[in-house]
This record gives sequence, structure tokens and C-alpha cells, in this order.
Amino acid sequence: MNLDHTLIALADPTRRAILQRLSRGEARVTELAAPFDISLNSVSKHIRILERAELVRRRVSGREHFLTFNPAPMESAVEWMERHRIFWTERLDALEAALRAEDAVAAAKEKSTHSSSRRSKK
Amino acid sequence: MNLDHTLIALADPTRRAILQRLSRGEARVTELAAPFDISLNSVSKHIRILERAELVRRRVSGREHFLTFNPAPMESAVEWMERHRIFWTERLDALEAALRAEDAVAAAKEKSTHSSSRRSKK
DNA sequence: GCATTATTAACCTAAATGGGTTAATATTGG
DNA sequence: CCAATATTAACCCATTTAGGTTAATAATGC
Repeated sequence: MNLDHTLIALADPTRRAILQRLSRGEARVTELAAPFDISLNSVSKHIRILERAELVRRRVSGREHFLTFNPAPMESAVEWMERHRIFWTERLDALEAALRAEDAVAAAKEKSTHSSSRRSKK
Repeated sequence: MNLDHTLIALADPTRRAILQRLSRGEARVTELAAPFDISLNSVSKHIRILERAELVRRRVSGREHFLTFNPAPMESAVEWMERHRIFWTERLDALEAALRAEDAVAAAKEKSTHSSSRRSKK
């Protein structure tokens, strides 16, 4: 659950394509490599980076390595982003709430204190 | 709005710390650099990477450069992740919905068709 | 056992990144 | 104009990454 590893792993289009493929079901390395015209070796390296991020799990059966998608680490990433979106979604929510409130009371009354009001964070 | 640039920018603890600071209000480069014991130069480079990702906006006033946080690009990143979490959050939602439904009707009745039902995606 | 197939390991190279140091530029205050 | 300040630009260096090619390992089918 290392956020760095997760984001580094996601910050590459090839790896995102691999995850996209895996999100529809498990696959072997050769199957994953087929759509790309890069070497099997490169795909293997990408997979290792995805494994380091725990975004991909490996199940070995004989000589075949089946890979599955594990979205859990993305939870942390989304959580981080959501946490830092708060300050503006909160403002949007507050704005929306204010608009609704103004709908009920007189809008003109609010106008004078509108630009000077400074919402303090809880 | 380049997903690569966004994720690359986020995949570094120093840059995330900078964003965290900026999410509480604008700051100049020297202010941002203060908490870290790396050179101003390095901070400047990190900021350039954040600017490339459009996660940070710059407003120049005289010799001072004020930086502000722009969370918009994270929307795309979150969207991508949410899209690939669907296959499992959907299952959780479906499970929850099923539990609520079973609460209303007889749970025993549902039981026979429960394991064979295969929800098709819209 | 042996050839075939699936996958990784071991190297190599080019490019990008993160850090540093030392100019260079631009603006402000006297 | 001049000194001080804020910021970037230009280099240098070590590390990482993405890609390649060519072994090496491991399992299967005969």
C-alpha cells in the first residue's frame, strides 16, 4: 500500500492499458503482451512494477502465470485526491447551499455581506 | 489535461506535500520551499512539473510568483480509477441492494435463484 | 530424455528525474 | 544608479526507467 508505487505504476499508458485489460478478467503474460508491439520482456517489466504496487496479483499454475487485477491500492490514491478536492467541492457545495437558501429568503438582503464573508474551516 | 502528466506529478511525496500546502491557500516559491531542506532550485523544478500537469497555476505580481492549487486534473485521474473500480464496487452495491431487497421480501424464497443469477452489464 | 513453449534474468543503451552549485534575470527600495 | 531580494536558467552528476537483445529456467508433450 505505497502511494508512490501506486501512482508511479499508474502513470504510464501501457500499464494502464494492461490494468484495463485485467479489469475484465485474468490473463497470462503473453496474452497481455499481444496487443502491444513491444517485447514480452518489456511487458514483464511493466507487470513487475504493477506487482510492486500490488495492483496486480500473480497465480502460478505450472508454467503459466495468471495475473489478476487488484483495485485496492487505488482506494488510497482516490482517497488522497478526494481529501484535497474537499476545499473546492466544499466551496461548491456551500455555494449551492447558499443559492438554495437565497431562493427562500430575500437575495438582496444577503448581498451586502456577501463579498466580505470569510468562511472558516472546521 | 494529460493523465500521464497528472499522475507523474502526483507520484512524488515532495510534490504531494507542495500540493497539500497549496490546498490551504496560495504561496510563493520560497514559502513552499521553507519546510523542505532541499534547494530552492529543486522546489522550482517540482513546481514546473506540477505546472505541466496544470495542478498548479502561477500568478506573477512584480518579482513575486504566487502559486495556487488547481484540483481539476485530479478529476480525470479519479474518474479513471473509479471507472476501473466499477467491476467490484458494482458488485458491492448489488450485494447491498440485494440485502435490502431481501429485507422486504422473504429471504428464503430468493435463496434458490441466488447463486445462479448472473447480472449483465448495461 | 528432448524439443517446445512460457516466462524471467542479465546485460546494454538512451532518456528522464532529482538533486546540487553557480550564474543570470527581474523587481523593489533607497 | 545600486544593493538586496525572488526566481529561474545552465550546467553537472547519480539514479531510475523504458526499451531492446540474448541467455537461462521451468513445465509440457511426445
